[in-house]
Amino acid sequence: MTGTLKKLGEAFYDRADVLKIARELLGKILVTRFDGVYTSGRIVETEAYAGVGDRASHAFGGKRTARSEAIYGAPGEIYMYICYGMHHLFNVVTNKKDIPHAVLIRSLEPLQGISAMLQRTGKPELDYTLTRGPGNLSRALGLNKQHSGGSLLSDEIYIADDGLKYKKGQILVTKRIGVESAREDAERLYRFIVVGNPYVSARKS
DNA sequence: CGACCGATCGTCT
DNA sequence: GACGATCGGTCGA
Repeated sequence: MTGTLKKLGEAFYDRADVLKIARELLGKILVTRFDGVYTSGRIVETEAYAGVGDRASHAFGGKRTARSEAIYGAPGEIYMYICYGMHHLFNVVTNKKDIPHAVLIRSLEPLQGISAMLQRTGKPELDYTLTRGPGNLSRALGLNKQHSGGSLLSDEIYIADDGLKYKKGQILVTKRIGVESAREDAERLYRFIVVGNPYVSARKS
């Protein structure tokens, strides 16, 4: 911890520039507290999903389905869905309600509650796979699709700022992962990573 | 290291 | 009936 934890408020999420938000989320701390079990990690990898014009987004073309309804929620809400039948991916909803912007949190550096994370994931000891990758971090923090539609302004799940800021040279911008079918939008530089951090998912741009 | 592959199932066509 | 905003393992160079 660098300083006092300060929970991000609605104003952080209620902004139109989803790329800026995705970048600013690097270094922030994602916290969950379920049944008194406190787990947290520092965000080191994010991806922006830029709404109805973004072929990689579940909201492309204004499509609304039962699964993706939460991506249209109010700023500071949570959009989670199951990927490949087994992984629960965690997204932060940004911009006004009904404007379906979202930031996928792809990797964390574990901070607190590591023993609880090991228990949830069934891993024997702390290593880079504990919270690297969107499926892995959700399991470690106890997040699942039940939390879709929930709020990051709550005390159960929230994102906090402890004052840490990465300098420009510490942040690398790349293409997003796993969105090849999004045609020209697959080329967009919407992924933000902390350079050299071992918890960033290991793939090239 | 890169390429590939199987697991696994909810969601949408 | 097909397809993923993944993961961890294997195989070959």
